[in-house]
Amino acid sequence: MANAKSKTTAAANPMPGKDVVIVESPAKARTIGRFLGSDYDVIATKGHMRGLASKGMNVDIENDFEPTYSLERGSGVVLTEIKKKVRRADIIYLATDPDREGEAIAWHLLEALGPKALAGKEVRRVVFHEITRSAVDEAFADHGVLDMDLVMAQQARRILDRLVGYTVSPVLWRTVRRGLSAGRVQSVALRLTVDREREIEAFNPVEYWSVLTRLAKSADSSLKFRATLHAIDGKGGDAKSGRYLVNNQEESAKLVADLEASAYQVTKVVKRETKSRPTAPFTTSSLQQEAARRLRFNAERTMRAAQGLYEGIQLGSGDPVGLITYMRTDSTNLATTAVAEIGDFIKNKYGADYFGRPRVYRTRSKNAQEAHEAIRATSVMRTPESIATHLSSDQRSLYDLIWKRMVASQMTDSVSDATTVDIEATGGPSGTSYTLRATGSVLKFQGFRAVYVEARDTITESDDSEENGSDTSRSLVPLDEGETVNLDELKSEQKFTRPPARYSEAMLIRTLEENGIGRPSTFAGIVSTIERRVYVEREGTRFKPTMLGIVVSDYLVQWFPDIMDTGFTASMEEKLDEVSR
DNA sequence: CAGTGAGCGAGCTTCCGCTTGACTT
Repeated sequence: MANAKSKTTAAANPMPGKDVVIVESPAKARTIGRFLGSDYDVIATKGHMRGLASKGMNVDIENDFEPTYSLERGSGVVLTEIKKKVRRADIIYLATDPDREGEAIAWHLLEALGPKALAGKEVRRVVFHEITRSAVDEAFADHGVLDMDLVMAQQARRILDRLVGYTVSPVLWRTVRRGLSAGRVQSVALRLTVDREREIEAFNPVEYWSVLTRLAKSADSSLKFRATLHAIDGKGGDAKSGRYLVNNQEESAKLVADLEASAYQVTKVVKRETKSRPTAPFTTSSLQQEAARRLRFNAERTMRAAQGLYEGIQLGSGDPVGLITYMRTDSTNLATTAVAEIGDFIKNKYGADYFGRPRVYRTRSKNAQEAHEAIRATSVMRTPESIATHLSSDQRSLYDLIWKRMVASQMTDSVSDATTVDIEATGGPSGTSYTLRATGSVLKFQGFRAVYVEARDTITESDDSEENGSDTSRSLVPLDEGETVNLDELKSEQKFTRPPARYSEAMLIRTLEENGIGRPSTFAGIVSTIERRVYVEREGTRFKPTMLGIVVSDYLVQWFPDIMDTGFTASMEEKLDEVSR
């Protein structure tokens, strides 16, 4: 549609030129440019073009916190380019991202252009949340003006961060060591690792004995299955894990003596159908977490590979093709056109049973601004296999994840039969009765599991897997209520409860995001900041605070408790929302 | 007279969030 739009104003301009469209990223400029056709010059600002210079505070505290902005290094050439194009345009379309920073980027550009360059020009704000032809056409048809309340909110955020960072950091130079830093985001991240370390130090391991049995059917002793202790004399153990924990060797010895002399009978068999849902398409943070779990990529490596896929890959002849949507996003939404395409693909490739109706996902992160789509493949038809040869090995692995997660997110639930069997053990020397429990699960219908299942966190490192045993599909031998079974093997081992795990990079990012701290564009950077300051160091894949980190965190908690609170950013965001209404 | 050293002042470090290249580590 936009292509066909005639330009009625062009005739009045002595130097007829193209109208100018401003976006943030060059890759986006290329795509939008294709949609809009040759009547438009689409130019990228490459992020913020103006800001607070890093040298000096540049905020006048005496004078209503007036900021002093200057042109960013490298933005001079971009500004010259834009000026040149604007001179010959009638209309300037501000198509920066539809969020607080995007609004500010557009406003700063107008400020940098100045009234002379803008004289006689019409300025239109256009917003789209996805880069599809229809979304762009609609945005251009329904234009508005800059939202100055949003710009004010962005400036408040920016000024607050400057004041906090540039006031508190020098305190650290004087009291701890020169060159140190503190800030609304990095200092909370540091504190999380320090608090966790304290929990670990304060942790008292508690002894327990794990009881694991193997039983066999009386009717056929080759049919064996495992069961764990569930209750003693009808009194249950931990409600969540369904296990009863024995506290000491004495209890364990009594239990072993009893169980070895007991008779076993199946008392209850409960079978029920369970369904599970696919996970939402990727956001920046969930992509970083999953790439860490499955590919062992750190956040930086993930973002580098994603950037390449986004910017475009040469697939045979012709222009490079952007293979994924924007990789810095907090949204789990998929464009309607994409969902339709994915649905057709699923029906064709896997069958109608695998596609129900379009699924919509809610973002779970606080302060999500949802300026973009979720991270998805730009076309489901470009399967990972079909383009593999054009990609680097990192890009290939990451694209595979993104494509599969996107497809799976629109597939039907998986269905399993879950069986829970209780076995009563009685007749031991102490006269106690024990309940053992065996569980099994059989996958009846794969649904989304045919394509992709999210990896699980390895919270504890290498417990023997039969103990962790919540496999998605582990069958149980057929058992009937009332039948007798025999003890085949009995194991009781001394164990100790474990302290909470240190943060991995992905866990830290997830925790920050859950608290609304940091943004998709900064998650990877936050981690490298606290590492560069040597506030934390890696122990394996986990972060351990250094002495310096602990000293700094404790000092800041003592003297700047507000800033060190995870709720600080949340309350800042609330107030910024009031500014932007 | 030349070399030494006390004392003083100036300059430097730093934030968060948006985005890509630019090159010298």
